[in-house]
Amino acid sequence: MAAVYFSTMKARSHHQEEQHLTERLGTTGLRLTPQRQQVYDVLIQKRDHPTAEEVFIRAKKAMPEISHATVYNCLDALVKSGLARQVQLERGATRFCPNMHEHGHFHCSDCGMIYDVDLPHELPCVAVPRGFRADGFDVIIHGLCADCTKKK
Amino acid sequence: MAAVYFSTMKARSHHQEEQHLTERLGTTGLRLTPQRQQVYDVLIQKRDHPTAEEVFIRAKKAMPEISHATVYNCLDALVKSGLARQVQLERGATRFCPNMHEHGHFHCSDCGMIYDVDLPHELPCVAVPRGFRADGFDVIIHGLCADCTKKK
DNA sequence: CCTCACTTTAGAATTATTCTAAATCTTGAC
DNA sequence: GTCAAGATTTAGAATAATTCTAAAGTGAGG
Repeated sequence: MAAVYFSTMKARSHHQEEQHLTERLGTTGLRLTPQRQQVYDVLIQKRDHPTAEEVFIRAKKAMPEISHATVYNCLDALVKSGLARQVQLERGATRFCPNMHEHGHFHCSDCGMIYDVDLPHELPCVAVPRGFRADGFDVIIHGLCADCTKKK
Repeated sequence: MAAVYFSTMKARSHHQEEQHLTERLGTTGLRLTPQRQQVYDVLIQKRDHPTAEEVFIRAKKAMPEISHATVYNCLDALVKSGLARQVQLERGATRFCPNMHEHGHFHCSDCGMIYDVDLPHELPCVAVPRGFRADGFDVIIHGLCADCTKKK
């Protein structure tokens, strides 16, 4: 299975991406800084739903002075601006996902791997109580991935 | 809106509930202990999706000697035995829900309140990759509850 | 080139969870 | 009944995840 990636984003040139980031951050009154760019690049380069800690480690390779708090700040900025999503799977660290297409997450309870999964195009309307306003949703599927199913 | 409660469970007598707990725990090789009973009672008595810390505080009222670690242990035991579910909403503490009917969670981004919501009876089949085995799923809807929508 | 608001930084602080080792309880074998 | 084995609880220490703080850095607009 292939994860569902945001192909138009991959195809974007560096300049285009920079413009995209500036624009999206701008809507929230935030600036594009080298650190935010770096954190975003980390998310784009390896879409394995890393934790903040993992993003920190990867970002440090290219930007050794970056601090822990900055990574959290940058991730928050990206999430607020609609450039990334948080994924909560179980107790433990929050994970981050730069795929902003509508999709769910499959979590293998054995190996812990996370896969993006397509959701049906026609999602049935969930009856949200009267007066409530729904802004978005998350779907998490628990189970075993192909490898772990075989091993059992 | 009313939360979707497990009405048959409410109607269960004390004896029946005890038997139910013993049986369910038994399937996982676990015993029903006074602490596990107490933790379960806390979940049943106020179904507001408390964190482990909140369960601890409430359980202490009836059982002052209960320890933090025990509450975590008991909650894990209940989850493993299918008597409660974990709910992960955002960064921060895991929450617990004794409603084992199929349902989703609505999370108000303003006041933080959590509501159980019905899911459509006919859920569309999510295309899980070939060879994967799905065991269960979580649906979380983000938005504003009626009160917070009005205030805006 | 000054100012103001936004950012970053290191490290401390807080929160959430897990671990540890000793004490206690339960159960099944005798 | 009595004992050993295994399960459970406990307090407190340890670890992990996240947020806070105060000082220093940065950059656009006047």
